[in-house]
Amino acid sequence: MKVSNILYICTMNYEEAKIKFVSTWGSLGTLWGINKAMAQIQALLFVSTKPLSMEDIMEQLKISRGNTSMNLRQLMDWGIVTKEIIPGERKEYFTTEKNVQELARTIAKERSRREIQPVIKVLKEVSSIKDDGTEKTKELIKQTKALYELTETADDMINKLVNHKQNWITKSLFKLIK
Amino acid sequence: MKVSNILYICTMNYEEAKIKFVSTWGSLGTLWGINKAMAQIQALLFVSTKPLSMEDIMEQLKISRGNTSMNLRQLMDWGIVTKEIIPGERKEYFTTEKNVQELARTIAKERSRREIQPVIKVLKEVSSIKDDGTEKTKELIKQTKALYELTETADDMINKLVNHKQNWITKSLFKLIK
DNA sequence: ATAAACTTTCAATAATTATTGAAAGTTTCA
DNA sequence: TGAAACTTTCAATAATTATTGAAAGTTTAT
Repeated sequence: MKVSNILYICTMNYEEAKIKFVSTWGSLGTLWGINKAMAQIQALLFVSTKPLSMEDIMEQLKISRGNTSMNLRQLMDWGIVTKEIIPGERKEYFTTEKNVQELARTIAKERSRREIQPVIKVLKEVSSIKDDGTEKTKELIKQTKALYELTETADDMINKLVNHKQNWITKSLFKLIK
Repeated sequence: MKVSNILYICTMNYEEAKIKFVSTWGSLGTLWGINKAMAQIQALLFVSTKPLSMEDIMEQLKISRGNTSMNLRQLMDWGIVTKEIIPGERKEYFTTEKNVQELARTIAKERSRREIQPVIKVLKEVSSIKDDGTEKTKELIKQTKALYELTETADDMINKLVNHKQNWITKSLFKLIK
């Protein structure tokens, strides 16, 4: 690590740190097929001490009203952001799940449902074609079946890990696996 | 499931099944931040009984020479595709890792290195800012620290699962977790 | 050394995906 | 009821990302 970086870290203040966190989370999202604004809105809510209005979000992230509205809806569809009604206020306010374990659980469940399950379905279909005895058909069946099994097992595993309500960040569980 | 789909599945032949597999794997790639051509090339090699040349890949996927070349290089950078030299042949031939466990291991390791580690670094930096006593700073530190711990643990866990050379698709491991 | 058989590179272009902003829609309050 | 305060929608546009294809580069064989 360069000395300049170390100095920078040591002098990072609240605003800088927050911006760094939100923007990094945003690019991570992009890398994982989640759009930047969506990831940034979630990040912003995640470190906010109180619910934020659409105005707040628009202003802090410098994004349009439409963009904010659409991405908040998506986050609500994913089940990780909720509307908060503040008595006496006309505006809508938003919060995200603050518990990282719960957050991970929800995301894993949704991704499984939206992305993994459809693939598992196709793998099952493809691996179930009639074996006509040719080498290439045998290979297709064999390989897609292996992929099917791996995908299903990995999916099950992630869901089990993540559904394990009790703190799954435990040394004991590690020991069993390692 | 609609009746028409059932009929389709039942009558899927080798070519149809292969196309369905390759294109599904391609869209899955897109969804996960991997480009379509790259995912499709890997899928094609994965079910092929013999190494394929650039011509073969171009023809089967209907993509350009440049695209094929660039994506093959990326797959080689990821370590999941290798050049095969066939004696007496001038052309280069390519194969992918055929063992799903090994494939998963390599992908997990690379994704961790490329994507998870940099995020862990930022989370560590941000969660290490000086606590100035304000509520918002305390929240930023608390939440990014929680995310840091979760991310690191999840990353460790995946690597351990996946590095577990012995068949990690075992009923016994499941029992321990569930 | 050179020509044929290949592969790589990269600027141009196409395709896809995200974002804007204003009009339309909704809710609340007087 | 109506108008103010808000949110949603969506066609247009911008930004990003993938793809092409031809020129440049490389390797091999004679």
